[in-house]
Amino acid sequence: MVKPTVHDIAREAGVSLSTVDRVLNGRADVRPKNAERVKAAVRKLGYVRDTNAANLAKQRRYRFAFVLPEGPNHLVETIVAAIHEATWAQVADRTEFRILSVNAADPHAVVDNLNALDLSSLDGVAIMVPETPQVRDAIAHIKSAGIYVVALVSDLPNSGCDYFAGIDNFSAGKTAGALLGKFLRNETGSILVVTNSMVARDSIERRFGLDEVLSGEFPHLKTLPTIEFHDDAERIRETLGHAVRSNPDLKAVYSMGSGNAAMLDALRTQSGLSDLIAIAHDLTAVTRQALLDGELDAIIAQNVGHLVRSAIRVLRAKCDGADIYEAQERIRIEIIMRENLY
Amino acid sequence: MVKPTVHDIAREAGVSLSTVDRVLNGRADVRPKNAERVKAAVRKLGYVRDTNAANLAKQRRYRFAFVLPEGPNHLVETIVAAIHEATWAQVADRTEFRILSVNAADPHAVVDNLNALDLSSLDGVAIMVPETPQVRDAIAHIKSAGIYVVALVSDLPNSGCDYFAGIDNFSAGKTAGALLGKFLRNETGSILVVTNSMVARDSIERRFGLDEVLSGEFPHLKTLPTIEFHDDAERIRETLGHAVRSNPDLKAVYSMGSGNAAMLDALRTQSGLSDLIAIAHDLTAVTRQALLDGELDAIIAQNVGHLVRSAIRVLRAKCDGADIYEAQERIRIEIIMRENLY
DNA sequence: GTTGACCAGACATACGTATGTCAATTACCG
DNA sequence: CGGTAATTGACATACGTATGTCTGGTCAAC
Repeated sequence: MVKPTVHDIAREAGVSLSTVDRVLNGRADVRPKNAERVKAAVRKLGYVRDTNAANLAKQRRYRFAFVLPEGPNHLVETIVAAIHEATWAQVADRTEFRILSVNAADPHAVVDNLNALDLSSLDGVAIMVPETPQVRDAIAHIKSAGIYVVALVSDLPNSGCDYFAGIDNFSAGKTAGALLGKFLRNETGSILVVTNSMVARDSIERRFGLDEVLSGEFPHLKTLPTIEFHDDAERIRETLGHAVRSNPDLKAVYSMGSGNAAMLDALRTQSGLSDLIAIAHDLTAVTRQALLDGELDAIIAQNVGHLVRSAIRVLRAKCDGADIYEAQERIRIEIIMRENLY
Repeated sequence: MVKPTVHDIAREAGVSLSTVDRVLNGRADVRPKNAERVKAAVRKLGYVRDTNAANLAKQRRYRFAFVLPEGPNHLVETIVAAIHEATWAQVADRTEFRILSVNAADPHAVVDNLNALDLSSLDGVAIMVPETPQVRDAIAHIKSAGIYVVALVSDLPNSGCDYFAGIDNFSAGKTAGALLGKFLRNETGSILVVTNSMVARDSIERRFGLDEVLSGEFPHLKTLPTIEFHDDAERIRETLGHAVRSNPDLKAVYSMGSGNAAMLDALRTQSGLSDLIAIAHDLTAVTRQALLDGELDAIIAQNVGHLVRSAIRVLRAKCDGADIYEAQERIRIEIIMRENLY
């Protein structure tokens, strides 16, 4: 009934502890016949290695780095906060972190930073930058050093990452579309879509998802072309004003990502916009307050704390060669309103 | 830079390992002066006990029991599945579970089962039953044996539990109300509220939350009295039909908890109800399918996998006398539509 | 000055695994 | 058959913590 140990395996297989160890850890110099007996014993007794004891013996340390975009970004700030929050819980688990800020807008700077990582002192990296050919190469280099890589928030589908921790942005866009459609059922009108930049793949995917749902299920609603405002508060205010004037049937605004603050600011200072439906992405200090103030009707978010913890767990599992507990790691697309705000 | 161990503490404090141990584990026979020196050293070096090593040395086993309502209940079934799933995961190492099914509708049966627990072979219990005076007493008895108790799904606020793992049902009701209000903005009409039973405090709290939001923010919507149908599919079908006929302005149905299947069945077989807004609680096989089929517009749910893992982590933390990682343990009120279904 | 209570320290052993050394056995080749 | 290489076993030590035993010291009360 008790958990079998390597000793039990050795006894059952009729070999020595050393041989069991050699088999279990894939070392050389074991006769196939004995290896098979050991494996049979493992199966028969249902042995599972005690990772904690193993880590203790090995003096295992998990050394991870987070590579995040620098600059003022509310989402990144909440991610950093989540990392720091996880730190104290993880020291006890022999895990340590490094946070690296890179100028995500400059591919060369990103690559320089990635290449400057001291690979010999790292076991895994979580990366949140847009995918470019240079980034792909840098990741290939990191991986060739035997370091595990997970993409964070925004997927790097062509870079051979070991995992993607984040939401499916296409579905997130669809969710926004469905919400808008249901909020505006029985109404016709148009929807303004804004974002900071459409080069980030998140925004592109969200826009696709939005359009698919709206055109498919809510054809009475029309989406206007995406307005990009590149960190320029003045521009969004101006553009928003213009859009309102030229679209008297405007019913809703959908902010697809970074730049929520500027959008909210514009909404607030323009008159006659207060009865627009407004949906934004990401739960940050700014959007939270807007939700409480009734300026936003709903937020589409991913749970950043969960995201960070998940990335850490996945990196550890990869290092241990262990399975990933999918159900636990799935990052959900959350719909947050004032009433279920946490 | 490396993690300090008890040896470092002993050296720093100028005492022996034994004394450090006596202080750390709250044993007697330590002069206050020395105890203080040890504590100072702990603070200075930032020592945190390596729980894994400690558990190894102690041969620690965590023995937990789940007390769940018996009978056909989709939510409970998903909880049981989540417990079994957790068994294979990291959260559950050195942990063994017992699942106890009780007839939650019969307070005496519940208490008999609680009293029949072998307290000497238990470290913690997670309980999901309605609170009655008898249950309160039984829990007091369990706690007096030094066993930790967490309330699951439905709070037991007067029973001195160590923790409540679940959502705030008042807020869940408010969330449903807000969703209904926004789905039906610019419309007047009435909303049908159904549940299996209003004795469960969940339903009562949800109803309060619903009413508060609707009457406060959406006064154009009227809620009808709650219909209870006590596991009687025939009854709900009949009552629903009657409600529809006598309320021609019916716009939505809100199912507050168990009994979703019967409600959906009734919705399906009655004619002319297909354009009602329908919101239900709990993501189960039944509600999931209804969401996919478009019969439900949204589901208010708690992540059952998270709920179970959280209860386990909290029980373990209590047993270890460790802190609870609040941000991780908060169970969120999820809004699930077809597009963000997982 | 002896007794006993209290307090401290030294030391050993254990948990399950990893990893090393070294000698002993076995298999294979010619 | 001998010789060599491949394989194996026995044993020791370690990781950080828990826990026991045994010895020795201090201090107050008798």
